[in-house]
Amino acid sequence: MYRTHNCGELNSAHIGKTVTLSGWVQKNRDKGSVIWIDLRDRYGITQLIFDEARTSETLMALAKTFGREFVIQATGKVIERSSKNPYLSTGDIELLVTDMRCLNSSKTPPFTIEDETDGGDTLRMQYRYLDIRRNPIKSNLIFRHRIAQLVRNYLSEQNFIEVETPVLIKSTPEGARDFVVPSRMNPGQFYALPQSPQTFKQLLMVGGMDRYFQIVKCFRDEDLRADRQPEFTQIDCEMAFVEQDDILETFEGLTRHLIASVTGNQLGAFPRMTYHEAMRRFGNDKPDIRFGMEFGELNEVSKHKDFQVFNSSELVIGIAVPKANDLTRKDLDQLTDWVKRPQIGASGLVYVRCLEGGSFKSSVDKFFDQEDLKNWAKITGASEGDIIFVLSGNTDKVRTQMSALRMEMAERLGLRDPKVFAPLWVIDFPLLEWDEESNRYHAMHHPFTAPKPEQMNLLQSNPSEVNANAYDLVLNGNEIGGGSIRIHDKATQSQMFDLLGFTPEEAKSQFGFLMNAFEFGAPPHGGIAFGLDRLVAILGGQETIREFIAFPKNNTGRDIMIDAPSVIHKAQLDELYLDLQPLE
RNA sequence: GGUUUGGUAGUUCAGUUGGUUAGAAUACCUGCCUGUCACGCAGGGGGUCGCGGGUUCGAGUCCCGUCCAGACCGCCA
Repeated sequence: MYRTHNCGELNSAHIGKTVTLSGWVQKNRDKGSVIWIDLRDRYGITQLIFDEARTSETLMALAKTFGREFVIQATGKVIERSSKNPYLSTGDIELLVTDMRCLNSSKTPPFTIEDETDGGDTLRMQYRYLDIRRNPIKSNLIFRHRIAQLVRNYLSEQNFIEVETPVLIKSTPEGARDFVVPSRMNPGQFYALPQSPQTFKQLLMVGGMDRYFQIVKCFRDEDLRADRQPEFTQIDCEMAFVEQDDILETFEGLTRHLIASVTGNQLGAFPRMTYHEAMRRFGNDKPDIRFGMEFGELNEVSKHKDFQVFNSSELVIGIAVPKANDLTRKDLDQLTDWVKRPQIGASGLVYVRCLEGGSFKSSVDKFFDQEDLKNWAKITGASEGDIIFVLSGNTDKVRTQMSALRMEMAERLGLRDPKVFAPLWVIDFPLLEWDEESNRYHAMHHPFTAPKPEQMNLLQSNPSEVNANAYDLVLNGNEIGGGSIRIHDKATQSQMFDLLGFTPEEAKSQFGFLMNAFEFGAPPHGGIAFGLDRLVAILGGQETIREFIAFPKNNTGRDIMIDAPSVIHKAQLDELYLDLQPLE
């Protein structure tokens, strides 16, 4: 038997007992005639003691040979410590070892296996199995397990059934790029890995499954970010015989349950905001509402003077940054440079200091008097000690730019408290958006999203005005879930494909199976999908989803531990009837 | 595809206007140490300054190219 107990459970109640522990050497403190070894496993750390008075010479000698991360097994008697460690759950006791063996030695690890490691990201990824021994990663993975378990239990109790859908499916041109898999048995043909189980879950509704969910891997071959991986996990859900409100209430319940389980806080009803309102007030379809700094539109009160920058702009927006008047001129110059970077792309930044006593000092004093600036303050809600930042330009661009500035200022002022959870439904997304590049409409959500029934008549005449019963659940400025009420009749689905530029033949060859199914009594249905990685990271109060994924990929999509992707042998290529062009 | 930051000891980093033998901390090795738990003390080993080219009497430092890594923009129905 390798162990009778784990390294986290022994305490003064066990004093006098003989136990066996197995684990990794965290630390070997050799004081000559006394040696302490900290033994670590998943559950904690227990101190082993060897001393000349009570331990055999051979055991003392063996103990001296154990370095960091050796795997050892030790049997001994639990004794009370003469100097206790209050920072350790096992700090009242130690194990006086009577028998011990080395189960496996270890090279010196390339970074320290401690909470605050000295290892850089690359090194930690390359030796991820060592990184997982560290408490932060270990507890993140356990936290993720807990969230997944809560989701499964909650949805199961709500009568949802978890159904697995295929991973080898068909490539479609809509949306993100597919990862493709060549088929040996069907030469020249390819499977695609699913970007989501979308059509399958709809077919499950046609199949009468009524309430479905699945915690499922999805794949998108697009460039990565800190919060984006090429393979990621969704909590994918679909319900039949529901309207939008049914879905929002069901999954608001789930989210409230998760937040309550994690924080103990019972949140009230989640606020709802239309897409257009979110864009107008925050310049963003996933606004962080933990703090204010809402947009004030200043067109009316800024376009009557000689300031051509504003006069020639489609939209002038101001935000009041609270208690920001201690920013120096240098800070403001740096911020101006910041918004002028190509990533943001603003052409300049106007600021107004709201001084004590109700006067104003601005970078455009030449053009605007105190009465003008007072109006700006009124509209943006600025009070004394605040700074108003003003950007102007093309409506869409200036909203995006101001949103970036708003988030940056919130970050700098510490207003993005990871312990505060502020969920928000963004609803009534447009059905379509015009894509300049391909010169056609794209589905804003996906091609299976139903237009609002009362706007069906606009679908031909003015498609870009049509909204959908499509919704995103936003948490602290992150989209954690999104979904819609789906089309469930063939005619509407055909019309939709037509609008998206599919010929009837293309629509039939790519989605004929779905439209066929719609002819056999498809029920009204809709659903939602949550990004589990992101959800877990936010609930865990962190930014980077990689910290919550056991074996993540780096920002070029590589797994640097196993060194994938990799080239394959010619024989494998031949078997798949693949012939590669030489690389440039 | 683009913007930007970085690459120096096992690791994390410092290295000034180009100037002698490239440093610190930590880790590692050896010795000493009976209450440590970030143990302590003494000593030691450890470098293709990412790679290639250029400027210069002289390059870790300047220039060009390239590779790798991080963040962001595009992209992500």
